[in-house]
Amino acid sequence: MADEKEQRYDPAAVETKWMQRWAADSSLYAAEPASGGKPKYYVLEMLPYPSGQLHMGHVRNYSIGDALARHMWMRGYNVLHPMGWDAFGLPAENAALKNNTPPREWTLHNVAAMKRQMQRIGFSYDWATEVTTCLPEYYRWNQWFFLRMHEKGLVYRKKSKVNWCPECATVLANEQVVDGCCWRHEETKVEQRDLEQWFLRITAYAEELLNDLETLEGWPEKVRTMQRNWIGRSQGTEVDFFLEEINHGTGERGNEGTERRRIRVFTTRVDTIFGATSVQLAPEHPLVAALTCQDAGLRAQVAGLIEEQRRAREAGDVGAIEKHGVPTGRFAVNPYNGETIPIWIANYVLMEYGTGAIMSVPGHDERDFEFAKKYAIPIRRVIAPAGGPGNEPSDEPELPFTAEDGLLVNSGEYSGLSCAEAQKRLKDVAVRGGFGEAKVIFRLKDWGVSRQRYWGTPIPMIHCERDGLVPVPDAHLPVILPEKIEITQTGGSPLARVADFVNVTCPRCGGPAKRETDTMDTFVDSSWYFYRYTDAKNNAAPFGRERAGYWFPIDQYIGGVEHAILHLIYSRFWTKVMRDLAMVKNSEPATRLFTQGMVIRNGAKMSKSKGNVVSPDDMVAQYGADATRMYALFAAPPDRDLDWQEDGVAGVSRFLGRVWRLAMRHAAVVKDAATGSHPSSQERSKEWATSSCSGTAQKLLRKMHRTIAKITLDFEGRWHFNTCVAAIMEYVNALQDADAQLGSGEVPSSVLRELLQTLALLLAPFAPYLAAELWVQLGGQGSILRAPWPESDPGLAKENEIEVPVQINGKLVAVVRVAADADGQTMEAAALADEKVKARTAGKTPAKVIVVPGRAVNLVVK
RNA sequence: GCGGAAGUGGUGAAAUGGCAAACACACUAGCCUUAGGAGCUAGCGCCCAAAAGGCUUGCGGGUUCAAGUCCCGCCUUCCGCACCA
Repeated sequence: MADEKEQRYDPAAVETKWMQRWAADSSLYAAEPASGGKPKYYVLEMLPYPSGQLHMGHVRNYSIGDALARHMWMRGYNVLHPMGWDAFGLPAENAALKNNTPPREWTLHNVAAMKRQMQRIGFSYDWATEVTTCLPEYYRWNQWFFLRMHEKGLVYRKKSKVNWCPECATVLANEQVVDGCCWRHEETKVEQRDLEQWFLRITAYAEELLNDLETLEGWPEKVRTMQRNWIGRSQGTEVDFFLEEINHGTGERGNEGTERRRIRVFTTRVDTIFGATSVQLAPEHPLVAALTCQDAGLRAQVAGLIEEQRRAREAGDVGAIEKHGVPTGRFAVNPYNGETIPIWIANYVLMEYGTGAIMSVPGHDERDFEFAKKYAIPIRRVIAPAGGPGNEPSDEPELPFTAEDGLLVNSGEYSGLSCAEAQKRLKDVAVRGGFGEAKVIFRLKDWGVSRQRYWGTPIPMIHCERDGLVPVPDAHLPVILPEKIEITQTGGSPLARVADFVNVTCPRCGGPAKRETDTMDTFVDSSWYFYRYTDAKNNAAPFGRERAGYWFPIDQYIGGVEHAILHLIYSRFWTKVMRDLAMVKNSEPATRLFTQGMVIRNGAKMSKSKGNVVSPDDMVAQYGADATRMYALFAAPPDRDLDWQEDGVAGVSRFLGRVWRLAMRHAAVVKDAATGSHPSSQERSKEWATSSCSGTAQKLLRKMHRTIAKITLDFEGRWHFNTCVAAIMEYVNALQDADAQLGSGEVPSSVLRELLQTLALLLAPFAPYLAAELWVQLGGQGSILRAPWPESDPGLAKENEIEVPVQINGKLVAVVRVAADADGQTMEAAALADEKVKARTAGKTPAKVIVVPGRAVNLVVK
C-alpha cells in the first residue's frame, strides 16, 4: 500500500457529486417548526442584487454566514438560513435598453444563474423560503404596507427638490450624479427640479431610532455612531426676532399699531443671545422676497448666492465655498433687550435645517466669527470662562470662545449665570413672553420613496378629478406592474404612457381617474424582506404573526458596511412601524450585526476599470469551492479588508489535498474499527491512567481537544475564522508528523478513528464537501451536516508538562520545563536551578521573585 | 473640523499584560518522481563571516516585576459625516 501512488484529491468530482445529492434533498437545510423544541437560530446574510454574477464580496459574506449556520446545526439548533433577491432597480431597465430584453426576463435569468453559482459553492440555503422582490406575490405587500402607513398618517406628498437630467428626462438618484453631471451623459448638467414626491414619515420615529441604538450592543460601534450622526439630534431653543417695519412713504422705521412680523431662529446657545450682532437668513428663506422687493440689485445678488450654493451642492462640496452674504438694509429686534441689529442674507445658512434663519453671535461661534470679520460686523463677548478665585469670570478669552462651561457677562440681568442655567431661564422667559420655545431638531429627513421609473413597485394610489387622492382598496391589490411595455429614457416615467395602466375608475366615485405612475424606491423592498422568509408562501398577509414571533429578532445579520445607514436605518424604522401595527413584538430587527471587510486585490477595491477583478467561477473551477471559501475565511479576520492572493487559494487547496491523503491512508483501518460512539471522556481518562493509550495517542488526543476548544470558542466569541482554520492546519500537521505511529498500530484504531472523524467534523463548517466525503470514507454515521459538534474535555486537553519563560528584570534568559500543575515554589526552584539563570545572577540573591503559576517566572536582580 | 478603525517580517497575518512573528504565501537549498500548478526534508525578522550575543511591533513619554497589548501626547493611512446654527 505505502508504495502505491496515492490518489490525488479531485475536488471537481467530489463536490459535484455532493452538490447533486444535497440538491435532491429539500429537507436538508429546511427550518423546522417551532414545535420541535430546539432553540432557534436565525442567521441572515444581506440579499444580493441579481446582477448575474456573484463577486468575491458575496462569496466572503456568504462563506461567513454559511460556516455559522452549519456550526449551529451541528450544535443542535433549529436554524433558519434563507436567501433571496433584491430584484427591482435601474440596471434591469438599462439592460432592457441595451439588449432589448424585458427587465423581468433579464432579472429572472440572472437570478437563476446566481442561484446555480451559490449551489455550486455549496451554501446551505433553504430555497423553499426564497424571496424575489420583483414578483407580485412579494411586492403586493409593499403596496399593502404603503396603505397601512397611509392610514396611520405616515405617508404624505409634498414638493421636493430632485436631481433631473434633461437629456434622460427623468429623475436621478444622488448616486447617479457624478460631478454635477448625469452618469450617462457626461456633458449634461443635472438640474434641481421641484416635483411632487411621496414621503414616508421616518422622522416620527427619530427619537426612538436614536435611543434604541443604545440597546444594540451586538452591533458594531462604528455603525451605531454613523446612525447617531445621521439622525443628528440637537436640542435648543427657537426664538422670534421682530422685523422692524418701514413706512415707505416717509422712510421712517417703526411698528405702530400693526402686528409685528417675526423672524424665527433656532439656536442651541440661547445663552449667547446678548452677543447676537446680526440675523442671517438663508437665501431661499420665504421672507427674502419681501425684504428685497424694492431693490433689483439686491435680488440679483441673492440669486447669485442661490446659484452658487446649487453648484456647490451638485459638486458635493457645500462646506468648501467661502462664506459671504449681503446686507438687506433692514433690521430685527432682539426680544430680550430690544436691541436693533441688521438682517443679512448669507450663503452659509441652510434652508433645510432648523428655521432657515439664525442669530449670528460672532463672539462665540466659529462660522459667525469668520463672517463678521469679513464684513466688519461687531463682535461682542458675552461668555467668559469660569475659574478665577471665587468663581468669577476670568479675563479676556480669545474669541471666538465656544466652550459651554463659562459664565455670562454683558448680558443684562442674566450676567453671572452659568451657560446651562441661563439657557433654562432664557427659554422660560421666551415661552412666557410668547416669542419662543424649547425645540429638538433632527438632521434626519423624511424618506422620499417616489421614483419616476418603470422597474419597481407601483405606488397604490389613484388621482381622481373629483375625490383627489384615493388609496387603492386592499381587495384590488396587487397593482400589477404591466409587462411588455416600451422602455425609453425620454418623456418621464414609462408607466405614464401605458394607457391600460393609467386609466382607471375611481374606487370612491366610479368616475374617470388616473393611477399614480411613480414606483417605490428599492430600499422599500429590502426594509422587511427578512420577515417574509419566515412565511414566504403566505397569500393572506405579508407573514404570520406566530412565525415572525418565533424567529425574530434575527440572531446574526451579516453584510457590508456600505449599508450602515440607508438599509439598516430603513429596516429599523419598518420594524417599529410593524410593531405599532401589532404584527411583530420586537422593536429591532437584529440582535447582532456583523459588517465584513471588503475584498481587495493589489491594495484596491476590485473593479473592471482597474482590471483586478477575480471571478468566483474561475476560482471554483481551478481550486474547488471548498478551497475558495476556506481561503476567504483564512486570509484575514472577517472584519478586515481581505487582499485576494491566488497563491493563497492554491495553498489552501494543497492543504485540503494533504487532509485527503492523510485520511485515506488510514481509512481502511478506521472503517474496520468498532462502530458506534467514541469512548467517553471518563473511559479515555481511564485508558490514560492504565497506559493502554500510548504517549503519541495521548499527545494527539490532547491536541484534538485543544483544537476543538479553540474553534468552538471562536464561533461563540470574536469570530476570527482565520485562526480557526490555522488551528485545523496545526492539528493536521501534528497528525501528519505522527503518521508512522498512526500506521504502525502504536495509536489504537479506536483513537485513530476518533482523531480522523473529529477532523472531518471540524472541517464541516469550512469545507463541507471534503468533510462530507471524508465522513463517509471514515465510516461516520448519518449525515455529517447534522452530526453533533465535538465536545472538548478540559481534562484531556491539559498538558502534562509546560515550558515556562524565566526572565531577569523582565528580559527573557531561559525556558524551563515543569509539570503543568507545578506550584510557585517548584517553578521558582526550577528557574533558579537553570544554568543560564545561574550565570546571569552571578551568585547574587534576587531582590524579588515574581512567579505566575503556569505562565512565567521573573527575577528582580539589582 | 467631528466621529470610527487601523499601523507587527518580502506578503496575508498570529499573540486572556507573561517566550513577538503561530498558521500560511513567496523565496532558498536539497531529495523524490509516473515531470505535477504534485509530494517530502531543511532554512527563512534585522545586525555581526559564524557562534556567542545584541536589536525589533509608526514616533515620544508613562504605569508595571513584566507592554504589540494599559494610560498620556504626537505622526501616518483608510472609512464615514461635514457651513447642522
